[in-house]
Amino acid sequence: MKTEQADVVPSADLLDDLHWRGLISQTTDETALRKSLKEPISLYIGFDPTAPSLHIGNLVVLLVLRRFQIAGHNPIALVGGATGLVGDPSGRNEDRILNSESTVAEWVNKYRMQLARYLDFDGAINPARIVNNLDWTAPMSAIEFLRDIGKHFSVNQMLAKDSVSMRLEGGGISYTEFSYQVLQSLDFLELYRRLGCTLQIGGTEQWGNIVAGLDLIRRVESGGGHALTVPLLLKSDGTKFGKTAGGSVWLDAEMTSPYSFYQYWLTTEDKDVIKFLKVFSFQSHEQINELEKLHNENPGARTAHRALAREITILVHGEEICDRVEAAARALFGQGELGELDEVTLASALAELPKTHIVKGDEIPTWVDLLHATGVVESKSAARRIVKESGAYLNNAKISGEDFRPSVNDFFFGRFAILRKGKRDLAAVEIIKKP
RNA sequence: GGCGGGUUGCCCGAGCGGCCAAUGGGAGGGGACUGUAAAUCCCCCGGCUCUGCCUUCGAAGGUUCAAAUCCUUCACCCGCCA
Repeated sequence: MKTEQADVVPSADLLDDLHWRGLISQTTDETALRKSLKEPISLYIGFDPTAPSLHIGNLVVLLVLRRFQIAGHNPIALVGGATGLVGDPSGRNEDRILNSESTVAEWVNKYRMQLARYLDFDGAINPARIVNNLDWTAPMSAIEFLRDIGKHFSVNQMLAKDSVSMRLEGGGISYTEFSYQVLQSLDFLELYRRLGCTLQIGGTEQWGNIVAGLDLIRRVESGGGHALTVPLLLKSDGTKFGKTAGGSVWLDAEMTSPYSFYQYWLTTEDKDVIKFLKVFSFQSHEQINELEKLHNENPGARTAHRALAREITILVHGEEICDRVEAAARALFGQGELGELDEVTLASALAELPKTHIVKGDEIPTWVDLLHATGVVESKSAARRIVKESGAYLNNAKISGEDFRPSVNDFFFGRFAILRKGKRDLAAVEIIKKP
């Protein structure tokens, strides 16, 4: 993805900007870091493949990397093909279940593709790079590892790390995960040697690992570098950001539909919306301040929410998809009658929803069976409960009776019907011709 | 290696032979009020072909008319001792 050159701000402002956005938790010697940022530096963030897709929690740090690139620095996104096989103990109270090598390799590829979207690889001055730590870890023998790298680590210090000591007090730690900090340190050292990388960024829980890397660089290369951690983003109710009942909000459209993705941002609590804009948006301070003003004047208009949802959805899924998803939301949540929508508009709005289909001429199943078929509820019992609790709608009209069955007339253009569960959970039913 | 304690539904955590699909809290869901927000109040929360049936209380066996509850073995966790 190309970044507009017009967006480039002088690097001297970068740290101030990050502070303003609430994106700095801790740094090593900020004065020195500020000074070094006057010249372009190389910096990296690592992403261990722990799932088939990145999620919006990963996006927080990833966008910090992007901000550094826009400011003229050289970003390196590291995919943990090696570290993902070992498992980071940080912030966990028990050992991870090891994934197979083939699974991790597959996830590495998916991560690469996704990461590429948020960085600029074409710029002549500071193109981004994506690296995989398996490239320098796999060829290394156990003896080399122990003699050349292990020798520089003091077990005493390793034990003192939060990520380890918490485990010693709790459920214990395997030698595998205990070694994780050594691998991550090796990464920093390698990138320092190969690409002159002098800054590593990560979540707060990465502090120990990053600092261990700095120690290693100092010992082996007598070099210096910096660490910067980004705070864990919390919602105002204290819960982790980016989780829904169904799990994480993924960047992969197959795992979290663009419609759900947009809705996640749109339904952000009022208290959090400005905070999230600061973290995720690339708009200027003035623009965000203006949105804050509008929001405070008339929260019901949800101007800030819409701006947030739109910007992030465009960033992740592109403008075209965002337009479609917005149009769908407008049509489905609008005040107008569903029956007034033309067929094309309705069809494209419904395309964004979870759906099921029935064959023309077949008996139409009950509302309960239809809803269950769309996957919006986990079981038919749950669907029945919704009807009983009067949260069931067909085409935005409340229905009752567990055995309620839509009729052919309920289908717009003889094709579409809309199921709704509660206030905002929509699903579509389409009648299709016999195959 | 020895002794003791534990393993319960999405999570925490009661139950300790029948009244148990299993108390309570959290999370989650529905309703009312709103703005596809929050707070608040009410309700729900294993599944199904639903006045009944089926599957759950670490795993596998066993005792019993009847087990999450008793017995045996196994696995994992946590203490104390060596």
